[in-house]
Amino acid sequence: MTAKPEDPLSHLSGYLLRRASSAALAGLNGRLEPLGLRHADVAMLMLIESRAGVTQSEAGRVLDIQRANMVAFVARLESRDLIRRRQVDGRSQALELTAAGRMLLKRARRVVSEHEAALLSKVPERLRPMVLPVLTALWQGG
Amino acid sequence: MTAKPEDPLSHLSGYLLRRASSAALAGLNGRLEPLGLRHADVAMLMLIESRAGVTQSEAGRVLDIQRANMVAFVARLESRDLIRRRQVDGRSQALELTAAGRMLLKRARRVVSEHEAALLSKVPERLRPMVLPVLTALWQGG
DNA sequence: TATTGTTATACTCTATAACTATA
DNA sequence: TATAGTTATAGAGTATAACAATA
Repeated sequence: MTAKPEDPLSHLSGYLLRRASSAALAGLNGRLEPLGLRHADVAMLMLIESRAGVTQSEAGRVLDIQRANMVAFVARLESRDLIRRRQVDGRSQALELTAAGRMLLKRARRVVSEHEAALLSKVPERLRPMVLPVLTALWQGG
Repeated sequence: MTAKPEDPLSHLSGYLLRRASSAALAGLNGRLEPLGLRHADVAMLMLIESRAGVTQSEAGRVLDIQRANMVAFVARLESRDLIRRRQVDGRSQALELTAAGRMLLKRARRVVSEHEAALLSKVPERLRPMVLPVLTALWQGG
């Protein structure tokens, strides 16, 4: 017996994915606003931290951001003195966090943790251990 | 013992949600392309079908589309003769499917079903019954 | 030849403010 | 006074094509 939904979309996992994702994104962006960051900024900072010296193109591949769109993105973070570019060879730029970037990331990570906790708190306790496995499975190249 | 991920983001449900959602959306839009539809079009057609006579504003509230953005959206579907507007009172417009809309929706629904099956097929069988409950729980107003 | 960073550009989606006419 | 539809507009986010410099 499933409850009858108000709309014919609530039984579609794709629709639920989209709505849950956009709601979560909006929530996270709201929490990050005081820090002057957006969710993508934090993803980038976290990636650079865990892979110091990652290349601009590499980062784009991991985060699924087009090379062309990375330019303005990286430039913005650099202009705020959150990251720094170091020439690796004639064409590649290694990305690193600045001290200010590390400090801001520290605060951002707390915000992300709060956000994660808020997300998981919506899920009944018995389903909570399934959240990461389910989402990980759903995310697989298409 | 969790496996060590390549990036520090894969343990964040919010990040997984976003990536899974955008991958799924892209997949669905690809499947719908031969029909000349996008995912939002199908959502709208399905909603109108299940609530014949729904108002433009009501539909926007259900689908989380701004009133202002509904105008061009509805106009496009109407210009393709997929939906029809009927004046309810001096200001409200009831939306209904045309015969062509119903026929196209029939085909779209098959595509959506294939897409749903493809999505679920990625999830290990034992987790599959958790997909809708988990996603439904994660989607709750923010 | 393939890759990196870059510019330019365009398209989709989304958000806001303001107007009108109706309820 | 609140709501429905509308217009105009701006901002994200994303996608593609092309180019120069380098590997």
